Amino acid sequence: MKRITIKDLSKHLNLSTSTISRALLDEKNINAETKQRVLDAAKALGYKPNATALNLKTGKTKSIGFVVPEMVTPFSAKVLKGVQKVLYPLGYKVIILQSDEKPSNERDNLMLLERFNVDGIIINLCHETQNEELYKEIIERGTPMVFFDRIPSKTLDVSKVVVNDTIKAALMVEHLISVGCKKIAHLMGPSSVRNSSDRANGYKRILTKHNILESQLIIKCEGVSLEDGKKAVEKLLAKGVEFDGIFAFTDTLAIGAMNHLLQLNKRIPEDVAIASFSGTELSNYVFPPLSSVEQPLVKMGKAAGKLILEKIKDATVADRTVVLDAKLIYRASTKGIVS
Amino acid sequence: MKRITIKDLSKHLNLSTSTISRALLDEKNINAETKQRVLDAAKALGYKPNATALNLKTGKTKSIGFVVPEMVTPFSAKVLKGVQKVLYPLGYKVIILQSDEKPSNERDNLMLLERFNVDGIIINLCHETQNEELYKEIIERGTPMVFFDRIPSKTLDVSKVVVNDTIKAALMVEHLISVGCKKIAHLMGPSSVRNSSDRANGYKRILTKHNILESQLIIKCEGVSLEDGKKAVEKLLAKGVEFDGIFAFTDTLAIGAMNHLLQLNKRIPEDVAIASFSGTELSNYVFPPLSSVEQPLVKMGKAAGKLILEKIKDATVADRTVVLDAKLIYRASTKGIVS
DNA sequence: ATGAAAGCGCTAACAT
DNA sequence: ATGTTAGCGCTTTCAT
Repeated sequence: MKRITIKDLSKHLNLSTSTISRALLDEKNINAETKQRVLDAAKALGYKPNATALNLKTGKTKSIGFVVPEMVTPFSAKVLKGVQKVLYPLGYKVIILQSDEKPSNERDNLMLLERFNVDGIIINLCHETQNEELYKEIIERGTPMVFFDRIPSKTLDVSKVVVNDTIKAALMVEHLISVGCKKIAHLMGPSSVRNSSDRANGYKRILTKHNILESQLIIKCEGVSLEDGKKAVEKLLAKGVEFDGIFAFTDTLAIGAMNHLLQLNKRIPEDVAIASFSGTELSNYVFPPLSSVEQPLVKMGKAAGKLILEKIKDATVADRTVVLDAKLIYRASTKGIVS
Repeated sequence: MKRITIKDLSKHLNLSTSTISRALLDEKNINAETKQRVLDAAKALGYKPNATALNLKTGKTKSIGFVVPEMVTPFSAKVLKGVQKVLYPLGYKVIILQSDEKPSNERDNLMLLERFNVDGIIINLCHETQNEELYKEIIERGTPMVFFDRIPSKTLDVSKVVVNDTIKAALMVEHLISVGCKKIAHLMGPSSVRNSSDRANGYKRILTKHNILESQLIIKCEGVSLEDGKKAVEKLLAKGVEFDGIFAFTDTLAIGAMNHLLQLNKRIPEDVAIASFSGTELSNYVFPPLSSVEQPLVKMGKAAGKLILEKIKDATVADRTVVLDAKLIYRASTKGIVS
């Protein structure tokens, strides 16, 4: 069951290992016939190249790390698909690690990847992360990083892929207004996540424009779980804030809010219309299906993959920010409630 | 930005590379003081071992492949958590690949992993997979495999982790009966998946026992998507089959069915009680929350991780089957509808 | 307790 | 067009 190496082939064919090697990859400097003989023998004996050996030579592992805060929602999975689409054809492996929204896990994951010698790291941050110092160190030590979705604060200049959050949030809130909502609450994401304020700003801009912004309509959530969405609704109710529409930072928050409202016998969208920001299947998994700003997640992954390849090829290329365009999808949760 | 190697350390300290190596790992055959000096220098210069080099020596890559049919539901993510819990502390990397329910992708993924020289493969099959021959070849070529959830047919003897499907399915159907259901439909999984018939058998056993089994109550689904669940309900309705309960092969099928029923203004659970087989968050994401047989997914991953470690350590150990116990969780979708 | 040297599988100068 | 050799970073005999 021992693995066949080029040495075995060389013995078998009475050729030097370098000839074997050349036959296996060189186009020229190799006799066509010899090449064929080698190829045939390789197939016959079941030769498989040993990636490890090559790695040792090149100093590259041909693998990149993919770190995500969670894998419970399909968000990361979709981005991953894009990443793989770009990297697999080039022979890269993708090592996936999840941080469970814990900055300490994120730290461990990054250090693990550095130990593994990955050629690059693509990462979506935990909220509440405080590892900016570490990112900087890793990049300085020579492992390129690309960020997507949740990116580090402005002070750290890096390559990243994001979506035009503010404007799309604004458009979705406009939609809520267009279907008849007068009092739109916003379930705002954790303040530790950059997107939170971007999306909140889009929301505020529109409500201000229509002169219906009230500070108590905005609920800051601690996380983005269903539970957080439920809690937000409870807070609104406890404060006696009236609302006929909800714009949520993520689909999970929206779903948590919606399920709680359904529990209280509210009708969606008749009593409360709900819209969110997302891009995953989840908005279709619930009833009624959620209107949402769909982020082009697969594209996001592809963009991240390309950015990291750039960096791997030439560590000195300037950092770039790719801004992708999100799409508004209207579903039953906001359907024509105009009275 | 060049990486520090033991050679650098050896030069720096005027010691041979072998002494450095020993200091870094040997317990004995090394002067305590020398050892300390090496360790200090390693830290000071920022030495990180190069895993690749070691791999080349040992022939092991210290990485295992994890192949799943999909990552849209949190199913795989939870199992993965268990796998990582077992493997990370031992320094193993986990390379995750998804097959998108396409046997041809599954093939590609497996061949990719073989090329990557992974030390072992943990896999959950696609439905409709026809790659049994390939599994056999891979195992014979020396890469151990462990299967979980969707396992190969009886003819291929392998190490695997499963759940006591039949008995738990039976118990869940008993529950449906106990809350008042008289006509329980079964959304059966694709026949290409072993579990399908196991769970269906549990269902049949109970309906037979209560003498309420009717063949037209069983709908064979082509896949396990929401859409498949919806189609199944449509079929039942089209055939004019009356039903007041549904037992679904997976939570996705159940959710697809439920959403469609809600669309038709049916009340859950009053008109139709619904239960499923699962183990993911999804059953809690919907409204009303779904009663379901919760598989111990993290445990499943841990078991798979342990099995693969066994195989890696000693390729000749006998194949084992680990059967885990699933738990019945009753939620609102089946709550007390007894009239 | 330490050093010298071989070797893991492969590629790429450098011969020939 | 083919062969020889060195070397990637590390561990591990085998000497000393």
